[in-house]
Amino acid sequence: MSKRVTQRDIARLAQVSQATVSLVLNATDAAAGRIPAETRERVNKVIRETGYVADPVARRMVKGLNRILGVFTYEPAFPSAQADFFTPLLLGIESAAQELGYDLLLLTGAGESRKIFGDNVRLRLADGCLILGRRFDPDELARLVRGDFPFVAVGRRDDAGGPVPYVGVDYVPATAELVRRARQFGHQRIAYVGPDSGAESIADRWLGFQQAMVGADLVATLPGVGRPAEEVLDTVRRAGASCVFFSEYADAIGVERLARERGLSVPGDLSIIVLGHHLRAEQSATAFTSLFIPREAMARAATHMLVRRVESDAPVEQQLLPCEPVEGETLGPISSVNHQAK
Amino acid sequence: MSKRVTQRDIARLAQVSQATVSLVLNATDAAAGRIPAETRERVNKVIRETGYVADPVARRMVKGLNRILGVFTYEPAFPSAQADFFTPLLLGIESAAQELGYDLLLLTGAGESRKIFGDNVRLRLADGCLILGRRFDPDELARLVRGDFPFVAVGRRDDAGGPVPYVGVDYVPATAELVRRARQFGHQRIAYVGPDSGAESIADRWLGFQQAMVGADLVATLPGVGRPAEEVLDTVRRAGASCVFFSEYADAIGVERLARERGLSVPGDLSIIVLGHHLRAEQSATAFTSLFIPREAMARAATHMLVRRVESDAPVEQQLLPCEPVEGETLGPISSVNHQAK
DNA sequence: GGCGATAGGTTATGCGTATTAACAGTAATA
DNA sequence: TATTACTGTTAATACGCATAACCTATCGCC
Repeated sequence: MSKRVTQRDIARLAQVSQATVSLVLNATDAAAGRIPAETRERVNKVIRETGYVADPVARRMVKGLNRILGVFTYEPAFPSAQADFFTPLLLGIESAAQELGYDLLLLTGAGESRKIFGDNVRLRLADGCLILGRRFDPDELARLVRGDFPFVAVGRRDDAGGPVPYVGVDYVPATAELVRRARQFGHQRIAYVGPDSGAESIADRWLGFQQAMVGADLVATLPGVGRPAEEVLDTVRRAGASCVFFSEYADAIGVERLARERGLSVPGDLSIIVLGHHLRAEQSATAFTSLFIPREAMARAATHMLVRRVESDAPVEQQLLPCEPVEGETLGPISSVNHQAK
Repeated sequence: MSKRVTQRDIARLAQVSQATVSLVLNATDAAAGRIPAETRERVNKVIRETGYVADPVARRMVKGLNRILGVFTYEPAFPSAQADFFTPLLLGIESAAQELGYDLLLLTGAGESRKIFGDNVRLRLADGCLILGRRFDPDELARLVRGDFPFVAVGRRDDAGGPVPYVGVDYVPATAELVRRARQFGHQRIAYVGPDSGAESIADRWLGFQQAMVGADLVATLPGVGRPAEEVLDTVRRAGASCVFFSEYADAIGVERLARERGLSVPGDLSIIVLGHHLRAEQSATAFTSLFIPREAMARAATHMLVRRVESDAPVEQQLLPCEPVEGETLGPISSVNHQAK
């Protein structure tokens, strides 16, 4: 734990004052003329020899900025169960941060419960922060909104005592578009598997679904995720649905496999549409009709927005990225054979 | 950018001095008795009302420590091409850091070339740092060794002007063990595909391989990775090898598939052993005989070692984790039929 | 020679916190 | 009554850096 080299040490070695060392280091074009080349070289020589680097902490004390972005995740970021969700986000954040010259402070949420405001809030070491996660603590969000600490949520968030700055994905029209396509294929009796509330992204899907269902028959809804495939398929078939929307990819995989096992044709007898992908799931060979969620682009945009807020104190922005349907092979017309059989 | 709440503000509101506020906050058992409950409550009330949190930067100025660990990667950490390599490491680091109450500072290497010592070295914001990556810059490593900044390398590293603290994997005996098993199955003519030098982890595999090959015939070596499967298979067969060691999983996959296409039996005609897994590869259905590399455990151990060094100025440690062979299904005796045919 | 201007620095100060030495005030003791 | 001991609080200081304010020669110019 030998002491670090400081500007004072450099100053002593170069026979100048600490202030001069600082001036040499921060040689902006304006102040550059102040220090003659000879002195500057002498100081720089000592700096090179000692390998001195300015302590960013002290720097921050003075300047107020650090070129560090905090990344707060409400769930651990790396465990493989979440990998499909977080990895593209982190990838986008990392690359954008690198472009912009920022480092990332990953907040581990030290201890059991992940909270932004704890005893040891090291968050403020960063100039601003990105918040990721499925579920947000509403109280903390409100507190952030109230406070003056720049942050941007990745994913749309409802107001929390004020508008929340975010970059999200516009699920509503994207989901509605998928419903429209289904109906163009003649589907009239449609089922929905997945929660209809909770996180905004989930609620938005449900909202878009409902909007476009006007005039069609919602014959069954199975809230929640992770239900047994048998239960889902039985319920859906009994209700006479020809098309099912799944909010979670993992659920769709199981039901699709079971359907095929039972001799049903997908999409001949049953069309399947997938709206999201959170849980790590076995890879299915089937290309589901679904949504392409631009997670990486979302994270990149959020990072840029945060930097805008940090650097120029920009006002709260809210940005929604469009979300393209993925054609896939699980949506099609009801096959006439089975249609008649029925 | 409204001004932050500081201890001075708290002090003013609570009618005490800034020092008192600090004492209340850092109420160690010793100093706790000094402040009577009545005053303490008054201060705490104001703190609660204002939502004050101590500025970690200023705190660090005084204490010198931050409870932050830097993570430096020589390559971007998240791009999916590297995901198989970095993700388990980051997972281990994150969980260990969380247990120990540290946050992580991900150094993006701002700019083009990733260097530890640049103009804007924000590394020192951390109390210490973990270094990941396939290839290390030897000069920088030597500089780190010489310096006083605590760091631990993930993966064994050769001395760089002094012993490098690391947690690595003991490839030498593990690789040797695999060779031994191959020879027990009667393999005498063996080939090696992959580099024999470069990163320590690669060199170690080669070393363990050579050690255990004494008395056997090394009939072919193909340095490098990413060669066409045809070239590899042809060379190996022409040399009359009955067993091939691959240093890279991705290479083995291609050759194994080609071998089967050509009607060869694996392991009947050719045994295949895989020593490492760096590149992202298509998943193969084949369970290769290989090594289980405890990447997550390695990262966890490295994190703990770093914290030891940070907190108690512990001496340089070097730790090698054992590495277990994975049975797999690509190593077996030479099938007598083909053996005779040949 | 007296004046201001300029080059080439230096001193002083503050950022927000932790910590220690010091200082009043009161109670206990001699 | 004078001294000591303790209690509760504060002023002072340091951490490393950036920067504003301030010196001191030296030079140019009338």
